[in-house]
Amino acid sequence: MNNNYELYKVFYWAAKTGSLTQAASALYLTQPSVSHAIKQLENSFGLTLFYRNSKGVALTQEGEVLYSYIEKSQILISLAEKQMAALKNLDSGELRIGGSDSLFKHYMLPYLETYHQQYPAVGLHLNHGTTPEIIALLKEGNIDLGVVRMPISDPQLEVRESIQLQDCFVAGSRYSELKGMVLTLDMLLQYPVILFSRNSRARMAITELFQSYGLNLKPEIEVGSVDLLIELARKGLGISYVTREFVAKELEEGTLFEIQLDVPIPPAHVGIMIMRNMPLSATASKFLELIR
Amino acid sequence: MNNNYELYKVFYWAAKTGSLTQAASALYLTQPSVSHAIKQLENSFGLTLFYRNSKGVALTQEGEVLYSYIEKSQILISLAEKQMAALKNLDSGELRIGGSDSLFKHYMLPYLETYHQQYPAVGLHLNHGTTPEIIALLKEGNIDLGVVRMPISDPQLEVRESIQLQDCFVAGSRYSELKGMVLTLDMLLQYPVILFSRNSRARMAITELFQSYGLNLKPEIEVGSVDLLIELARKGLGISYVTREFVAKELEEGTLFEIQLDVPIPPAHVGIMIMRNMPLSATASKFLELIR
DNA sequence: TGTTATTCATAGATTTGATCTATAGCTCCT
DNA sequence: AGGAGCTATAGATCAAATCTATGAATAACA
Repeated sequence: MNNNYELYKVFYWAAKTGSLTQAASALYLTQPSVSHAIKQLENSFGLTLFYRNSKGVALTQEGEVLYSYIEKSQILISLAEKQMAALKNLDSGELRIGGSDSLFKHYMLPYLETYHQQYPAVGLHLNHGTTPEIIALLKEGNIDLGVVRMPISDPQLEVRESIQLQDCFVAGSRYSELKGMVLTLDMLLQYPVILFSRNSRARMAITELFQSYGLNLKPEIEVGSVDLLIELARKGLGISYVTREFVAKELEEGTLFEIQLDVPIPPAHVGIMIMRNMPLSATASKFLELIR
Repeated sequence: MNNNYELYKVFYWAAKTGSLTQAASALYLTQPSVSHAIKQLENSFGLTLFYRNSKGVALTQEGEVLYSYIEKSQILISLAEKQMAALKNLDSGELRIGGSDSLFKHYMLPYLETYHQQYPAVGLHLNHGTTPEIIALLKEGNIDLGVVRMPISDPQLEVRESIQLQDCFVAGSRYSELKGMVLTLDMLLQYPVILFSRNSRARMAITELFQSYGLNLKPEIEVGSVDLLIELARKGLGISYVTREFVAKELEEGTLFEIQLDVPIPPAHVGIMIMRNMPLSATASKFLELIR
């Protein structure tokens, strides 16, 4: 027995409506087609599934048994189809994003809000971790896309460059004597510096910059959150190295001011990573559209 | 979305084996066929169901969702197919027989025993009732076949004549003076007669016979079971009207003897009734084969 | 009690679309 | 670099699903 499963669909409708004619119209077929399909099923089993009479058809004992299975099966299929349609319309599904550092809070948040407002039924899963962790999650298929600082060069990944970020040193009123001054890196090192934790991309970048001038940047304080970085600078515990865009509010208020340096700090770019040659989930591709 | 359900079978195997090639061989198809089928499904949903790589395929998020439904659905179908095969082989199912009078015990029993021995998994349902009750059960589809005394003439029924039964009057030793004598119906009426209950076919038949000779047969005792009919005759409470084949043992032992009459009692036939133009269940048709 | 309408079954023609073969492209492994 | 696995694509083929037309049986109705 190796039936075409299409026959079960016909059987289901014939049994459900009690009429081959009605089943035919439900399936957009002609009645002889349905008649033939039922006969095929019956022959394949060597059993009679319906009693036929001039009012329609009725299940036999054996037909009832078959129906008890097929009904459930067909209902599952129709649920599956509804679910697929929901996934397609983003009335369902989930979007899994990996983000390193504080990009979530300071860069992604508005997009996430818009997205969630537009597709409230899509579950948002935010995984935060270091850049290598995010890459690993992506490769294992645990997230749909990653948002990290460039540069990333991995042949398996496709990276789309997003906005540009400018890191800078900021201080609070405790160091207001530096306002307006242009410092050398050397001079900066006279002050207590507050940096983000060792494994962050930003930290590595600035350390390298100092090294390229033969200087060794050693933080007085080391923290694991951008919020703390800002807070400590405001309290005057030192000069924090932060992303300018993330302290826009404080700079405007004047609770923090940017330290001018005599050398430029190269800008950083945010990159959106997805797996190369892998299809995007419907949720993720809609999100990328939104970002662009 | 109006998919050919056959595609789900292909999807199921592709997901289950993680390989289009293996799915193809499981389904006795070629790999391009499977590839094409999956693509059709994906297009119909507007979603990607599989990640393809050189090792095979893996379900996407959306594919996983679909699989969670389709797997159950396919398992139900394969159970259904197994069940149908079982019904066909009589490894399952039920046989529902309606019988009037005592035909079950005295006529059907050996067949039922053989049938049950041969197909122990088939459930036997025996419904006993009067002839009209049996006919009603048959027409309502509550039994597969009925076993009653002929004649039956109902255009909806197909009646197969089975063995012939000869009714007769029997008595026990209390009336041994009648042994060897040939009685007229008139003479018989001098003795107390024991008959089966009013609504039985046998009772009607013998009453009519007497009436055709202008005689009125009125029983001294009326009982509802053939066993009682026999037992009462043996105890000498009267002359019982019974089916000769059902008292074969007693006649041979000599505990009962048959009363000779000067007029013949027309033989009765057992009829096997089934619904005309209705398919027989597998269980019932096997049983009819056995009886013939 | 004809008559009509509705049911399912059957026969044969048609055409769709599933399946095949052949081949290309890709990735991993030796 | 070459081979062996995998999937994708293109185009041809052909089986089988579907259709139209019709028949036969039954129920409903006038």
